[in-house]
Amino acid sequence: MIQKLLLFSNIAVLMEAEETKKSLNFIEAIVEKDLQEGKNGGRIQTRFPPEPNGYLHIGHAKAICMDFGIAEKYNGICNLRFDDTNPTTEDVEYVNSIQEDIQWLGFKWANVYYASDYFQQLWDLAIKLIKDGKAYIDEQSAEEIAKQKGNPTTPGIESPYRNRPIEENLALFEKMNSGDVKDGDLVLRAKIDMASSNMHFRDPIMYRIINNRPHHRTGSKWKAYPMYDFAHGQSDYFEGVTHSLCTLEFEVHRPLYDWFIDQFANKDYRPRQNEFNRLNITYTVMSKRKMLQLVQEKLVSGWDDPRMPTLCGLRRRGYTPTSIRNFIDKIGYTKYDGIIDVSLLEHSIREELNATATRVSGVLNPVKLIITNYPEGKTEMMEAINNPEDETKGSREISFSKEIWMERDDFMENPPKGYFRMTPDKEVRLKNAYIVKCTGCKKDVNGEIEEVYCEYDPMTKSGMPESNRKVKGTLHWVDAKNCIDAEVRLYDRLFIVENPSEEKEKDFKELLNPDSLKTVLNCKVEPCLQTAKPLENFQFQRLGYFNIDPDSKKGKLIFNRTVSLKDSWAKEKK
RNA sequence: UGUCUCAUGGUGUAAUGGUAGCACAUCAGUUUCUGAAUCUGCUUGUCUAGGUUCGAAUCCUAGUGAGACAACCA
Repeated sequence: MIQKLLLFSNIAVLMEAEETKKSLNFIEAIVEKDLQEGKNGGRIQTRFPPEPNGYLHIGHAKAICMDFGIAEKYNGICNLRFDDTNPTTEDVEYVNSIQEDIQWLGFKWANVYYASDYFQQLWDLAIKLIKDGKAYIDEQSAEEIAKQKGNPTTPGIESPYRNRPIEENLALFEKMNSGDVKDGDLVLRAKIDMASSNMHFRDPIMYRIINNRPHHRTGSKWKAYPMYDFAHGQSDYFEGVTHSLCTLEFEVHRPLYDWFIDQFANKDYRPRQNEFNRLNITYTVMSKRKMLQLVQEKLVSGWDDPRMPTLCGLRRRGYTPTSIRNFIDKIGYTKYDGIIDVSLLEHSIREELNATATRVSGVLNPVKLIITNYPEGKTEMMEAINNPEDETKGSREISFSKEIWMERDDFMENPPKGYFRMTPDKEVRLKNAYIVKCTGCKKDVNGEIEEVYCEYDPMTKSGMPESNRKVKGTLHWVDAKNCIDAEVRLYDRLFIVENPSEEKEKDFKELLNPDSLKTVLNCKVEPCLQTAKPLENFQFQRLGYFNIDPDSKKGKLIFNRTVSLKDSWAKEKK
């Protein structure tokens, strides 16, 4: 018994040592320190707070992994909270897609909350601030207020309405919510410091009027809506959030976050905001505004266009939840705002699919290969291993006959140095079949190759001793008599420059890659793909990883290329 | 000419005063019935100048560079 206990404690120690081997990111370090100091009674609570006004992208995935990851790691909880304080752009469509995407990534929230559920509490707090002489109604135009704000290097000037009597402020605040006042005519501002070096302290707006569109949850009950700065920290407080984690651009908001909470909070509990770097990836954009433009101007097919960095786009492209989470895990969290090479993302999906994807044959740009000495009408079944990285996946049979489709690029009459595919008088191996020797080709009047000819060596069938002969090239193929047509969509980077957001003088849309989508029709693929399910991943041998696009219908297969295989030959040619 | 934040190979990230390590990318080789994967190896880095210290990527000072902030967006 004692020995058993000792063993267990040793294991615990070892496990701890194992765990501490992987260094903590700075947020985890903060959390552990808070835990050691017994802050908030050792309770850990985070939240993921999207505004339901767009689709989640891979940048959100980074925040999601942080928010949910911290809760999971430290036995806390993470809630999903919709920051729905601005009805003009928000919609239930987004509420739903956001929940779907989080679940797809594999995270579970403790509760779903809405900032709109706190509208009454926030309203009451605003009234308290007015009564304390710390908030007032301004009736100047947005332009006037902006002008008075000054700029980061010159102080602002005070509003003429700043010292309005409390009773008048209370009456006008009520009026803001009556529906009788036009948008923009009245705002509630906090009375702080128009000369503050932090622009957010120059009497920030707490409430504004939005009449034009009912709220997707509260309907037309409210006309005056709280601003982010007045809603976010309080919502965190109401919910009992201990660590309010967000991205770096909110750093300058933190003093205001604390200031509002100071106005009413008791001293024994306090949510703390900490900021980490947001995700940027080369050759794409990570701004909701820009993505929305691409969608609205139909420069992409929608939020789920496989070229988009949205989670629904990546999913459709063939990315898996684990590949995205592994990617996020690799890039880490710091306060340095850099840009991640997209090749790391590509590596994450290749790494996974290499281990899991079934190998099949697909010929994208087919040309007929005729094995002249192969008996007419004969068909042989060949064994094809489903995944050489995973024996448990077994094998399947594929048919082989006199006429097969091969890749047009795999034949050259006058090849460059280093080419070891099909070329006259040279031998190549047909994957899972025979070694063949090219004997020539037939061209049409324009010199286009119509057919390629070869002779097979019957002794070299895969598995036979003779087949071990050293042959440099191995080609994929499909049986012309037994294959199906498919459409294949090849994707390239969406933009032609590494960082489209950095180009100041050019509109980012001018930097779109005109060749980001190539649709290839009449590709030939193995018949077994007929029964493949939407989003199922495959490796087309020698070409890359592909999945079934959800637009596929029976009889009309559509594949997306998730990512190509690495290709050192293509590199060498350059 | 303000406030805040940041600075480690090409990119990202570790080292928490004590041997600058890892991943991706690159290149070379190995292996291969996928020009993939595997395996091995190479190259490349602490922004600058001072200071503290036996010892500094790490602490201090100054400089340089970068980012965020001037929405009735979040």
